[in-house]
Amino acid sequence: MARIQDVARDAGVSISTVSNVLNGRAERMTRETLERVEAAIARLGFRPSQAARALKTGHMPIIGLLVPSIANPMYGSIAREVELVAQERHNYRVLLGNTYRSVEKEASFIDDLLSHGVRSVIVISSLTDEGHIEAALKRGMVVVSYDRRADADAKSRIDHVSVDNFKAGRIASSHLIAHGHKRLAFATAAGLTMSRRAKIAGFQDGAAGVATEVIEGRVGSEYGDSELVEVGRALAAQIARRGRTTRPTGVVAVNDMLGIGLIAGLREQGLRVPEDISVVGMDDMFLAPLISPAMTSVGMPLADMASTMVERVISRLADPQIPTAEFLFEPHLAQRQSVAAPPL
Amino acid sequence: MARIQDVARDAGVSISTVSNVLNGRAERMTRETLERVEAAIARLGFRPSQAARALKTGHMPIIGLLVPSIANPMYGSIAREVELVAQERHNYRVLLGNTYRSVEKEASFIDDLLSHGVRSVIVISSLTDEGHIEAALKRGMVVVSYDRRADADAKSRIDHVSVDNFKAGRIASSHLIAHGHKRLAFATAAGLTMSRRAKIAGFQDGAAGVATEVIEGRVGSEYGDSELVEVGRALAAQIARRGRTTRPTGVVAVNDMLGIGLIAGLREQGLRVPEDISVVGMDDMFLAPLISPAMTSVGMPLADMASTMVERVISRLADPQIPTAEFLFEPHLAQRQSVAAPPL
DNA sequence: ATGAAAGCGCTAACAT
DNA sequence: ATGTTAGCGCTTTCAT
Repeated sequence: MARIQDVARDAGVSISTVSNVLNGRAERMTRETLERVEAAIARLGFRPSQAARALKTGHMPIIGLLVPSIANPMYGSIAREVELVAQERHNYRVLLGNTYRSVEKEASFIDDLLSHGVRSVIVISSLTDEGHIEAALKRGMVVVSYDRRADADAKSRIDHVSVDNFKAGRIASSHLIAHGHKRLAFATAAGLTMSRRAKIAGFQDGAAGVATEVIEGRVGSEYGDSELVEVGRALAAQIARRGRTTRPTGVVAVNDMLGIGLIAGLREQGLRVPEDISVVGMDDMFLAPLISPAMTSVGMPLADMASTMVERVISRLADPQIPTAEFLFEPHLAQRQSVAAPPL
Repeated sequence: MARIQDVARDAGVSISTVSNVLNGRAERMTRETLERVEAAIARLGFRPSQAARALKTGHMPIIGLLVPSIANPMYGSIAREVELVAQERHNYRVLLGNTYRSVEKEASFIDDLLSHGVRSVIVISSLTDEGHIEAALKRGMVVVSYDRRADADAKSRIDHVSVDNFKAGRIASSHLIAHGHKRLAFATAAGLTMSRRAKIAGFQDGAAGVATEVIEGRVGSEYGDSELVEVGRALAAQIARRGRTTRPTGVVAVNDMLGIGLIAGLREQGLRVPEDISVVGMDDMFLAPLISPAMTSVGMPLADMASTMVERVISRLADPQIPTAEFLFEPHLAQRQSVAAPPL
């Protein structure tokens, strides 16, 4: 691989001039020098060593991306948007880490980022214990958090990008109410994260004057590809077991994966969706319209959110002093076929 | 961040001794020295700078992973397995790149890897033009290719990890034949990749003596999350339009995403699966059992394959001279509800 | 068994 | 406008 020195020799200039070209300080030289250097770079196919750069500057053009599991299509979609923006708009690459919701994995990933000279990370996590995140901040990491609102850490230096989960919950339950439902349930997995709490609060707010309940499924210890789907299935069985007159007629799923399992499970139990039970998902993943019946879901502007996260990382990297911000996006309802009037 | 120098001072030894500890050369020192150094490392929370290491050694503990789009759950599942093995077994991290099936994106990703000191990449690509891959090899990259068999590049230094696509195709069509089908179709997206070609050949081999056809849908220019699903939908419409007596009674989808679209499309067109038309998918993604009807699909040992890819990367990094190999995995049939006897 | 020192490829003062 | 040079934090030969 050609080095900066080779370029300098080839162009007949000093290495600092080449370095100046690389770092956009073209004003410091004549047009002619610039052209000679650029020609030499192209001729030799020179790409500066990021390792050497990082050693010098303490900084690599890489963003860490921490997801619970990239096998979950929701996180896959986010990762795709993040990588696209990071790469095309800023020439940053993305280092991926699955955390399986383990604090140790998250902490170790952040440690590795630091040792690689990576100074920023987008965290998609539901962990409530954030000691390791705070530690990262202290060590100079730029942290942008997805879907976790600025609660306890309002005073810290984390930027937050989220959907308004309260509104999302309210949209879901109001939609069911508008169809005449009188007994609603919110289906979720065990372990209350901030976003789930907000969804439930919104759900209840939208369902005022009507019977509501929260049903919770236990998650297996392994974080598999379809863990949440299995939770939905289990919850469906639980619902089906109850009498026709006591079970909910409308169910809001904490997310689409769980909703998909719920719908599959309900059908397995001989209940029809939406004739017997209506289901509203949350996330509006690309899969929502593909299952049968196509699932009504509360979605969010994913591409905008991903883009905001990346831009925020880049901005704060450039100026660590900018005040912390919270970016709250509006959810919207994608109506499909999984909701109808309740059975008589 | 603590540097090696700080550790040396803290432990009262020289830098080289610390370095020897870091690089597993414990035999060179007394037990007592080793312990002092280890204690100092722990005390200071020292993590060696990978940038400095890379600058010196020309090598980073990172594997590049090139996928068409991480939003495709199939690639998400592979990425999860790859990252898991790379991290837990070898302490390697994964740098992710979406290629959207563009040669430029692939080439630019590999360029970036090189400039980062990353010397290995797992390529999941269907591109037939592999000039950029060859170029990478020449520049010292270790390349492991997923699902692309060693055809033209048999002489090159690429390791291949694939399913036996011919067998997969044959399993699918034989399964339909066994159910009494007499008119089969293979549904695929435009653009013949090696793996698709093999699947089709196997499909035809398994369907000897019966009418077969290959139907092809055009893919949009954008590589969206659900491109292949849309192709499946379009193909479904095309099939439904044809007369009951001429259209195929059994369809094999080139992959599950297309199969999911096919099933959704068929139902939209008023055709029942499997009563009117049977569908067999390929990949056996975790979604296959979740749609309705649960889709029969030809699967593969994904975790084994991912693990093999990572191990191969690590092995070849350690010894570039090991002969190129092709790892061929056996497909298997996952029977579900999307296949039945053809209508009378 | 341990240490000294050169140098990996850059960046950015600081000369000139 | 251009060049010289001191490191950035490691690894690794080569001494001792």
